[in-house]
Amino acid sequence: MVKQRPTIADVASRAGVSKGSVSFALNGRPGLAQATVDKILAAADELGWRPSNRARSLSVSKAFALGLVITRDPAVLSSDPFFPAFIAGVESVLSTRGQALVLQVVTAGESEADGYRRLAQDARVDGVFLSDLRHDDPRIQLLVDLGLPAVTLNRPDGESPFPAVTLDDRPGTSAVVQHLLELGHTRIAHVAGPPAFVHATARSSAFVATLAAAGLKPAAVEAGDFTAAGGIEATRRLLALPKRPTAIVYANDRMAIAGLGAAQAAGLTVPDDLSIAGFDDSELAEYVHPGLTTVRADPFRFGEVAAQTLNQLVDGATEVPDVELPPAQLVVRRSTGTAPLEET
Amino acid sequence: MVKQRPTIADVASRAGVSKGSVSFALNGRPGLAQATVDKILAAADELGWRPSNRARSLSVSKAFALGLVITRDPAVLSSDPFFPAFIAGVESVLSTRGQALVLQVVTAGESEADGYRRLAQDARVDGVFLSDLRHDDPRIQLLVDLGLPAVTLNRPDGESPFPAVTLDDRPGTSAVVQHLLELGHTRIAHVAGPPAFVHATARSSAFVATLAAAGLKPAAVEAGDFTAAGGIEATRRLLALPKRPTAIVYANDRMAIAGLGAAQAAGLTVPDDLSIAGFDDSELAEYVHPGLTTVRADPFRFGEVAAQTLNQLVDGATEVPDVELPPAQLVVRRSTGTAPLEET
DNA sequence: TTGTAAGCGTTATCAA
DNA sequence: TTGATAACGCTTACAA
Repeated sequence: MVKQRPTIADVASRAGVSKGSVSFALNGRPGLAQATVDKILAAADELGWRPSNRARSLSVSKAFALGLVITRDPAVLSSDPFFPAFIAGVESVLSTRGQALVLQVVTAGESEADGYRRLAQDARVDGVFLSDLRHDDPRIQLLVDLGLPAVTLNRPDGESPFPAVTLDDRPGTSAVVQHLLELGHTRIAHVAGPPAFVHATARSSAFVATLAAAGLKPAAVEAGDFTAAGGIEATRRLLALPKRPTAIVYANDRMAIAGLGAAQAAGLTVPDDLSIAGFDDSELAEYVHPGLTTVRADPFRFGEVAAQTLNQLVDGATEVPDVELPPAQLVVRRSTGTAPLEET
Repeated sequence: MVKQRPTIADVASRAGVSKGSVSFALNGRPGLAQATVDKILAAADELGWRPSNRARSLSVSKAFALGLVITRDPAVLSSDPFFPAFIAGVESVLSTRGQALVLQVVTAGESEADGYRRLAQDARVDGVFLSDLRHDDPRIQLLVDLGLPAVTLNRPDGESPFPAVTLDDRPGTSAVVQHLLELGHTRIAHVAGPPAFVHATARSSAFVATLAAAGLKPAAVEAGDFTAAGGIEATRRLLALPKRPTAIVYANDRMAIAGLGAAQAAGLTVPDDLSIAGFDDSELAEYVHPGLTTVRADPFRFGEVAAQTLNQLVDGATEVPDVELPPAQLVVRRSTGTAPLEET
């Protein structure tokens, strides 16, 4: 009753050739008469033959899958606008090659390294994406030791044998600061991401540098953690400063939206009393009130390019070049406005 | 240079036994002398042997992986608070069993069915999660045809051979409505999800039923699509009604937060002029201003239970019971307040 | 140009 | 209680 799926042997016998020839024909390898190739392909088609990943995997020692490890920590995982779109981009490449994406979510009490180790020990994937890069990221050496090909999302600061797909966060951050400067702000504060992250410090240093270029100093730089809760905390501290900033630049939208709420809860009007800007252009940015001025990248494209780059490595390319993606673009909405008049 | 991973044959020769015995010992099967079992286990340990998923897969015709198909449609994927937590819950079960989670994101131009078909044809998984159930969901028959075990998230309305893990949306919705009734509201509107979804209609019918039990009719029921953009649209229509509702119940938080923004943009004060409630208790719900009254479920637990249930099926259990999860709980915040006085 | 056979690392069947 | 040996479905030398 259960229809067994046809194997290469079935195709062979139907086409009246050997298994070896079928394999050659199916993989489009030279050295077979065109007539027999046609015959084999026809037979395979009539039988509805599909290659067995399992058998191929065992035979050629490949998994035909790529891996992504993310932590279960809500700070990284929950409602982050990056991963869903990134994953969709990755899949758009994988689905055309018959590859699968294996997601490894690191649960409480484990380190992210455990996730990569599991993936490597189980030989579940042929390569992995290295996201949320840290300074002196220990995972790079780990992956080298595990012999697992990888592509890093953004460029690590230490030595790395892996190709990097990068999206420079600095122009976007600069554009936001520039925009605020043009609105007349001079007391601008920043709520940064955790300094362990490469992209967090890239944004905060660009923030500082852009102000410096205009001859200004930051009103303050608060450490956030990319979560809404952290955004609230940081915002409260900023609003309690003796000389309250007139504008706050957040390292992501979640903190910015939370900050917006905190400012409003404190009785401030945005942008009249305080301008607020985010980073990511997440879905809600456009729809909160007032709409959030932010910076928009293309995480789907990021996923596509990262998958293509990783696949070059997996396919055996020895020199895979880094790829630089176009920087994020400023999106001006209503949460930023002209600086309030100084009450002296 | 490259250290080959030890195989079962290596363990066998080191322990001085046959491959067959090693396999028995490693799988803890009866019929071996305790002494040899110990000897084999010791040898395996010294060699650092790990089972090869690939070989096992081919041999026993199992993938040791479960699959989840989600659409790339931003409406479902982006910034949905459910999936990340759900996936984390799933992983917490899979990681203890050496299973992997294969994510299949359906890209533009494909149907979700294509995703399941790919998973089945490539024999990538032993079972799948069926999420976002629709009325008369065609995927159920598809999975039956594909011979792919599944567990449905919530109970389908048609015939289904698969176990269901359910979380009744009605008590949560009723609690919200009840809360608003107690605050004196009588003109309460609803922004629903797409009627094709089982959970969307469960929520809207619970909304209507709870009002009816209090002798009231809905002020209006608008069709939303679970996205922020859709939430804005629906809210604008509601606010333009001749008799504006004094409270709006949204079928999820994203629409509610967008609706909050729309109301504020229209010059209304929440909750003085309008009460707003969501569904999900997403991260931002607590931090927008005013904090969003909503309803909280436990998607992590949902994932855990769904994975356990699916695994029973995968392990060959013939009668797997449905599991009912505790309903979502009302979380009262500042976005709901006493009904405004009627201006007659 | 094609067929044969070995191998990938397990599990499972049968003798011994 | 154990050891051979044959699958599983494919790739790939090596022969013919």
